Amino acid sequence: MELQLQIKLNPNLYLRDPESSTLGKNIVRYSVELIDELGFEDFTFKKLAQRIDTTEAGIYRYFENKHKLLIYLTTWFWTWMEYQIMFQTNNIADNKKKIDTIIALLSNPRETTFLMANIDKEKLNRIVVAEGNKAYLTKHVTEDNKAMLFAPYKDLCHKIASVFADYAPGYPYPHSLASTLVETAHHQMYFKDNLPRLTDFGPGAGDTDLAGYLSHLVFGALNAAK
Amino acid sequence: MELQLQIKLNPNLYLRDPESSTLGKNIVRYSVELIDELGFEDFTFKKLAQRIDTTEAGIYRYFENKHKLLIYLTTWFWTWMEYQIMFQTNNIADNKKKIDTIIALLSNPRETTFLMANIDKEKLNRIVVAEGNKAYLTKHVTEDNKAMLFAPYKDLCHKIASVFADYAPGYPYPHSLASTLVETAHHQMYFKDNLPRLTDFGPGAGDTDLAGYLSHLVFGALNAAK
DNA sequence: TACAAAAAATAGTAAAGCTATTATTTGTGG
DNA sequence: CCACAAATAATAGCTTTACTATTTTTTGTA
Repeated sequence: MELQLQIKLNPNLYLRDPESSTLGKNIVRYSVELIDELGFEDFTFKKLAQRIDTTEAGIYRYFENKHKLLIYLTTWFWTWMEYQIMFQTNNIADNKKKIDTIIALLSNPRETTFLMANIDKEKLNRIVVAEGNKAYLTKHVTEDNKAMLFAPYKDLCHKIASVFADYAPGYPYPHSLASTLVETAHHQMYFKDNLPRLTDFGPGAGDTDLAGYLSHLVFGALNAAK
Repeated sequence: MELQLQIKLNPNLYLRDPESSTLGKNIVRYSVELIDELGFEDFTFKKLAQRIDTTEAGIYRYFENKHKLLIYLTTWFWTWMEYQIMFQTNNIADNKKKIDTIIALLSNPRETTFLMANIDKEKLNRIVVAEGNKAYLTKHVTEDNKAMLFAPYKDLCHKIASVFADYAPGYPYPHSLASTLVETAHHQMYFKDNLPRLTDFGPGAGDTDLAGYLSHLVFGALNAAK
C-alpha cells in the first residue's frame, strides 16, 4: 500500500496551482533546494528557471513573486506539521504525553510513513528555520493576514494552545505559549548551529537536548499555573 | 547638567564612523525614520539620500550596504538596552527584582534621563522588533559573527543569563532562556500588533500584559529548577 | 601659494524583479 | 480533418536596485 497525501493550499498564495502540472511541482521542489543553497535573499526566479530549464516568466505564471513562494513553502510546512501532530497525538489520552510528542516533532520533524510530495523535508525544515520569519515580517503582513495566508500557522498554534489549555485549564497564556514554543524551537535550532553562545547546547547537542529545554520551558509555565 | 552618552560600535560595521560627521549622524538618524516607514525591503540608499539631500554614493562611503546599516542599528539598540539594564539593575540586591526590571525594560524600552544620540527610540524599537531578526538570518551569519558584529546582542544575553544563574543556580539553560526571553519579548510584541490570534493579548493590551506573560514564563522555568 | 590627500559628486554597470508582446500549442465545433 | 479561438509558453523589453569607477572639488599643510 502506498498512500499519497496531497496538501492543498490557499489559492491566494499562487496564480496557478503548482500541484496542477509538472512544471508547477518542479518549481516547488527545486525552489526548496535552491533557497536552501543560496538563502532567500540571493534566490531569484531567474536562477530557479535555469535550474529547472524553463524561463523566468514561466515561474511568474505560477507565483506572483518570490515572497509569495516563500509563504507557500512555509505554509506547506506548517500544514504538514499540523498533520503530523494530529496523527501522532491521535489516541493519546494523557495530555502530558501529547505535549511531549508535539515538542519532539517540533524539535526534529522527521519523515513518516506517508509520502507527501517530492519535497525534501530536511531542506524545507532548514528553510523554515532560517527564512520562515521573513514570511510575515513585512510591511504587508496585515494584508497577507486578511488574505488568510498565515491560516495554517495560526491553526497549528491554536491546536497546540488547546492542548495546553486541556493540560492546565487555569493557565492564562496558552496562545502566546504556543507561538513562543514554535518560534523558540526554530530559533534555538538556528542559534545552536550559527550563534551557539546564545544557547546552552554544545557542538554535539542533538534534537533531544533542544526538546529537553523546550519541555522544561513549557511545563515550567504550565505547572506553575496548575 | 546634561549628560551625553555616546555609543561607539565595532568598526567592522561601517566604512567610515557615522558619529564622525554630520552626514554620518544624519544617515543613522534618518535611516531609522525611513526603515520604520518603508520596511527594510523597500528601504534603499537612494531614497535615504533623497531624504537627507545627499547622493547614494555618499551613503556608501559610510556603510558597505544596507544590511550592514541594519546590523549597525540593531547593535546600537542592544548596546543601549544593555546599558539601560545595567543602570536600572544597579544596586538591586534581590535577583527576582532584577529580573522584573529586565523584563519591564524589554517589554517597553522607554527613554531615560540620558540623552543619547538623535535617534528616535520608539521607531528604533519598532525596527528591531520587525526587522531585527533579518540582521542574523542570512547565509553570511558565521562570517558576520566572526567579525564580532553580534557581540552586543550576545553580551546582553550573557548578562541576562548570569542574572538567571544567580537566581536559580541549578537551572541548566540560562543562555537559551535569555535568548528566548529577548526574542519572545519582540515576537509577542509583533504578534500583538499584527497577528493577534497568536497571542492572548486583546486589542487594549499594554506592555504590562506582555511583561506579565514573560514574567510567568521565566519564573516558571527558573522556579521549577530551584 | 602650491600641492597632495581626503571627500564629494558624477556617471556609469550588472543584476533583480517584473511586464508587455509575440509565438506556439491545445482543445473543440464544423 | 481542418479552422480557429482560448490557453499556454517564450521573447524581449523596462524600471529599479545595488553597487563601483572616475572625475571633480575641498581641505589641510608645507
